[in-house]
Amino acid sequence: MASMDALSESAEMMIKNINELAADDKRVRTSDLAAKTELKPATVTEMIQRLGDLGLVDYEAYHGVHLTKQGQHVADVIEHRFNILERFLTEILGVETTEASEVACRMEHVLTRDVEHKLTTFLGVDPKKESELFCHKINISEDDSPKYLPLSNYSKGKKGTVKLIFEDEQLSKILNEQGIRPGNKIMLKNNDDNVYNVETDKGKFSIDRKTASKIIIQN
Amino acid sequence: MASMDALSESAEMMIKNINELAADDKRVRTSDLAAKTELKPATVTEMIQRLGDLGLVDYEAYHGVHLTKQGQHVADVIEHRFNILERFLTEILGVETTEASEVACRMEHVLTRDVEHKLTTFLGVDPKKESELFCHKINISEDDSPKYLPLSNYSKGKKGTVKLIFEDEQLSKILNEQGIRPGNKIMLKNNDDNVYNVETDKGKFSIDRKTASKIIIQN
DNA sequence: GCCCTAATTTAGGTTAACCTAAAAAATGGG
DNA sequence: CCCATTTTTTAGGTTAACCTAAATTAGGGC
Repeated sequence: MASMDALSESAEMMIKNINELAADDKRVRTSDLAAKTELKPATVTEMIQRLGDLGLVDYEAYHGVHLTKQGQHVADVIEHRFNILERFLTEILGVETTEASEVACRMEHVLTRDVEHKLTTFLGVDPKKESELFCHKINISEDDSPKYLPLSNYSKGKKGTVKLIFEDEQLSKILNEQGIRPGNKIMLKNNDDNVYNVETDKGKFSIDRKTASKIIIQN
Repeated sequence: MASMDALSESAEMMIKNINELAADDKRVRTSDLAAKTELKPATVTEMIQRLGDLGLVDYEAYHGVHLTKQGQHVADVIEHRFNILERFLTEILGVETTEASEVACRMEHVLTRDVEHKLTTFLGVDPKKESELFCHKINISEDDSPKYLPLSNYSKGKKGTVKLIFEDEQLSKILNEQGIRPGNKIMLKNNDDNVYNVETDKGKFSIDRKTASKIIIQN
């Protein structure tokens, strides 16, 4: 068994690309991999042979590859790491999509399981896709949950302290006037996918999801 | 000039280590670098020779290296990237220090300038020391800074997104039903001193000035 | 100032990750 | 079912990043 962490970035990228090209269990062709990775076919052959030796792909000369159970697991981990990194970069930091994609693609290979899990908790489940799982996801594992969460992933009815606000000065000023500023208490009364209803010492407000994701709350 | 982004992880690590061993402008010895990097002396020699060719270190055979201005700049960038990554991992995600250090050390080589800047902004200054400066410290790059205005000061004919509503329980419910809720698009068709005529995806409405002043719109 | 030891470099080897060019296998049209 | 074309592999080369072992240099003790 080749342990996840022993794989090179190149190897992980190859597995990722095999996974992305794999349509309904069909074997992936060398030429398609070469096109996607922008490597020469000969290089692809060499690499998938090595992945075969590691038991990560099932390689048959002249007939392409497909991922073994082990390889599929690696692919799934990489994909998840890419997704959360990309989400963090775009949703929280506001990096534009093209660059976020590129950076996430390089970062995905250096995460540990622990950092991956903590970042996932930090971001919460993508509300567009798993909206009803959303609130569920947040409260699990009391102990290793991070102390800080964006308001957009906070638990209904929970009270916390505003820790920092990531936005331009104008919005900060507005939020500030409403009692949403670092150091102040805030409570998320309830929310749906897009609207977050909060209460501070200045009153009640509704905030959109994107803004909520930039307000970091400490438990 | 060797551009930052062209450097390999190994090269960047070597520069980082040279910087960390450099005490008051003294040249750093090969053996000390070998000990710190856990590489063999011969490997260190080879690498610092290459860094010399790139103009990043001043290397003199048998007499150690020291960073050039260019190399020092690379070292400073790497150090800063490491520091903010480590802070993000420990302070925000709650990763324990040893692991945070290791992960930050691998991530520092794949950041872009933009991500570095945005993460720095995100973290702001050390919260223990300068908590109230948080909001002000935040500034996003010139061009992409959005404008926020209360609907009551918005421009006629302009379209924007509802960002925040200062709630008056009942009112918010009513506005909500009319499509005026955070995240939704809204257009101010026209107005006079007291009446604001807006259009949302639910239709057209008229709002009084006082209410309009509680609805914050983003361009 | 010379010699011995420790530090350093050179010489030469390996592996992964790339390449090109040539050989081999598959595939589809007639 | 055969051959031409395309696809894939093999063979052989390069570079960076490592290694070991041998040669070289520096520096301190006497």
